[in-house]
Amino acid sequence: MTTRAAFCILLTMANRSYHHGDLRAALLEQAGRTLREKGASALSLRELARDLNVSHAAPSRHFKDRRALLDAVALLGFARMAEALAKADPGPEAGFRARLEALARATVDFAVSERELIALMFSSKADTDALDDMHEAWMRLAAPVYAAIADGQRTGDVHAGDVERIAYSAFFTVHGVANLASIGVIPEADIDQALGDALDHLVRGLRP
Amino acid sequence: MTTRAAFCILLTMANRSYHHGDLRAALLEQAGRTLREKGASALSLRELARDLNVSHAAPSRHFKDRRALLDAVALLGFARMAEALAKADPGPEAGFRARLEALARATVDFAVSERELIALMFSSKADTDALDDMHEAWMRLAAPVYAAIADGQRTGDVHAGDVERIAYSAFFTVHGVANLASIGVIPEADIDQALGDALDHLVRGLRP
DNA sequence: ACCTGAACACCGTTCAAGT
DNA sequence: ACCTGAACACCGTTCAAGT
Repeated sequence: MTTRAAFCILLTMANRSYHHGDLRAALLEQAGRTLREKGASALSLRELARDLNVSHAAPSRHFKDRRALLDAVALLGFARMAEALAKADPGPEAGFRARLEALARATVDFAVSERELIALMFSSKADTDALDDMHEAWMRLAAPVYAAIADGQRTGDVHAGDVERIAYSAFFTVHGVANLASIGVIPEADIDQALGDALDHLVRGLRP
Repeated sequence: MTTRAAFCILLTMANRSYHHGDLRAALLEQAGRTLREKGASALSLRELARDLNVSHAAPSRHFKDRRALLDAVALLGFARMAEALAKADPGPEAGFRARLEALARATVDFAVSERELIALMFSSKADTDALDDMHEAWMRLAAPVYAAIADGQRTGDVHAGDVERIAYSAFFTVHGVANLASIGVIPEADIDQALGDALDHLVRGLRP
């Protein structure tokens, strides 16, 4: 260890940073709040810094630029959405259709109640350097859907075939409803019916 | 007519405006270009004005603010997408499945080749004052899908029921694929397979 | 290591004034 | 009607300097 590094550690331990311990976490939390209230385009690093009583240049120590902060917020969003789905999963005992419906409804509810967050999550084109974190977040999100499809195959509710491809197809439909509901293309009052229709078609198909 | 108004008309006819006749159209066109190249968040009114050799305040005569310009670009996007769909529609003679596939492929192609435009179109929450224009654009977009479903019911390819609700369900799925493809969640190489899977499930359902 | 303060090159929006 | 020029209050980013 260099003496310089030791000096820094001493400073950090003595001071615990200038404001309240963890500026990075505080920035993410505050960013989440202003995102919800005003949307991503209205989120400014300088305002964030002001809200947290640090200088406007302080955020750059933790996020190399505005985009990096928004990417981190989006990643947290995926984690929260995965948590919401896992929590909403009633498990195989509920039966395939009820389980599918519970997962779908949780997805749409999340999209509607966190519209700015979902817009951020599903607008940023895949960032090639943060791709590993992203992939892990996606796996956690997809896990209950995979499980539902695999169990559905076991119980004879779902046709045979590659679980991943079938699960993706189900996700396409639900994501379509969730996205269109969150931006208001599907009016609030019609969301339940639209999701019900979508799931009916997903299970039974368009055929007579 | 007031003398003031007459004076203005004389000025306009004599001069035909300061640069090349139709700043509003020029702004929309240039906005479309920079949108495609750099995305909506990097689009600035001042840069647009610079590109068109007008003062930075000139755009405000045609669009009350940045949001209004972006909304107008999005509206044009819907018109272009409707045109693309109408053009891709092979008509009822092609058979239901081929027609559905053609329309779906055109949708996904548009989303992938115009990713910034589609992101703009499907991110702005429904603007309550420009809602009439929006509704008309949606009707034009949905027309071929409605027709395909209605014809499918006649030929026995689609079950009976409310055409609009069935068409919406089809659109949810295709939109889900288009959106996820445009942001890179579905890798370019997998798009064809993903869309094929989605349409198979849409037609036949998840059931065995 | 973590933050500050000043500096730089941008923004959107408004408004009196010109033609 | 349509545009200009100046002014105002913001931005993101960088960088030497402090602790």
